[in-house]
Amino acid sequence: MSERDGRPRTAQLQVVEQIKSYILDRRLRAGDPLPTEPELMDAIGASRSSVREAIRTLSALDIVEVRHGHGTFVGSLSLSAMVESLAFRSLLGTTTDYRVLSDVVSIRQLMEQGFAGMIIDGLGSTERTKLADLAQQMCDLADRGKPYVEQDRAFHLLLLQPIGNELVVQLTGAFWEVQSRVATTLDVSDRNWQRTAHAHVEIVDAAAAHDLDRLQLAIEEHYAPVKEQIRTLATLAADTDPLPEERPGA
Amino acid sequence: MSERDGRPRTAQLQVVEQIKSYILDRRLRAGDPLPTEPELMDAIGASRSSVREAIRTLSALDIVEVRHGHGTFVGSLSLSAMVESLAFRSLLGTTTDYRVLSDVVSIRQLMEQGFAGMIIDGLGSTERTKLADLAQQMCDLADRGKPYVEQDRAFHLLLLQPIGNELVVQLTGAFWEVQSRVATTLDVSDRNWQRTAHAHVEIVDAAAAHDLDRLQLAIEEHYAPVKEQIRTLATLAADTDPLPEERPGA
DNA sequence: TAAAATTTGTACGTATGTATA
DNA sequence: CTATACATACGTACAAATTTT
Repeated sequence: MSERDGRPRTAQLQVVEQIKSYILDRRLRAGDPLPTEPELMDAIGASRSSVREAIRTLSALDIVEVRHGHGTFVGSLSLSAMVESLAFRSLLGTTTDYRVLSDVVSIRQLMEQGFAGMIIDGLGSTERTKLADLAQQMCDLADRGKPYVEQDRAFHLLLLQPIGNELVVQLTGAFWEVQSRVATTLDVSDRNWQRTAHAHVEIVDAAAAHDLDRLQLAIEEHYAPVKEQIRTLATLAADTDPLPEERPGA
Repeated sequence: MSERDGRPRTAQLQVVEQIKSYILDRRLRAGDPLPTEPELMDAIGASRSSVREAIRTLSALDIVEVRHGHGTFVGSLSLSAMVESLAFRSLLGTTTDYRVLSDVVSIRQLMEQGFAGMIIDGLGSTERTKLADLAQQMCDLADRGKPYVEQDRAFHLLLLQPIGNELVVQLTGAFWEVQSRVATTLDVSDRNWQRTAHAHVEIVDAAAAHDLDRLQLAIEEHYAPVKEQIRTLATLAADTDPLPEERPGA
């Protein structure tokens, strides 16, 4: 009763696929309840171990969400899995640490600059007010020497929201989290927070002025301090940690 | 013997974190072997079920890789988790299907256009030859009415390889796979394959000519057929499947 | 070729912690 | 506060796959 289609050789993958199909066939949405473990065991015909391990797999991908003592539900399908994977990767390796961080920042800048035109087009008065408010908060906090992590995250997400590309927003959120997490682990305390904070103001002003070139410059100016800092950290680490870099050239 | 540090309340997360720490502390690289399950049970002090479920979680994130009858190893830390998550998300929902697909294509185009300058700078004679060869193969296959999936994937990865941003390459590969997988599921058979195939030739020529504007135009032309097709599919589905779209406005 | 050892995969049973009614 | 339903955790036994003898 288990060797139906030969595609997935292992029972684990079979159960994973069957749970996926269960969700797809009934067009369940995020938050909808799934059958209990005994019910799944019965419906699929697998043991509890297999069902639980399959649920673990799906849980790691945020396809399902398990609430202790309550039940299993369809997950929010976020990019949390990518965050975990990237954050872990950036902690591995030696000088590679800053490679991931640098790559993440580059892509963030690229997305914002690339969508600058759509940001200008989609900027309504409501968003402009909120963005300006957040930028002002960041400036105030920076002047008092305090961090402004949440405002920064909210700012960039709100900036990209109106362009209508949900994936870009989620990618930015994911990259922001990777950057934030790795930075705190490496004890990256930014000294030129004020410069970055004021860059946000310029971004809003440039977007409000419908000035594409000015907006792209403002975005570049925003990411300049971080990139510079990563560069100095990398060279610093290269000096104190003289590892033989692999040279692919013959 | 289990209420040491209160941070992760559940044993699962504890075991996950401990296995992560094991890899990080010993600076293991991809492919390096991990202790066997009994050894991990002993070292961590958890039952086999807990260890196995934790390994399942890490396996889903490609942080570890399990080979039946052989052992557990450090994974390649790819973005396969994001692929799974995005592919599944695109299969959920009704009209949202094409949203994910459309978003993915937009980001792919954005990355290639945004890095066009670095593509030109980093294009060596070796890459140029290989890219031209792949483009020619695609044209030949397209003329004979055959698909050219692998050549297309190799082309775009090779195109972005020299810019030195590993994350961009992996993201492109992941998005390519999502696009490919969802497209085949939706039976998206592209009729203007020839047009797309020849667009690759133009991309190589433009890059070889060090012409930035021309390259960006070539990239736009490359993605135009796919975007157009997605648009027609979406409108087609909207006609046959008149679902009431949720309107967040009051 | 084949058998044995190692390692992961599957299954079942039981007890415990947790959330909801 | 009690009861119920559910997920969590542990332990053991056996099956399947891989490598080595």
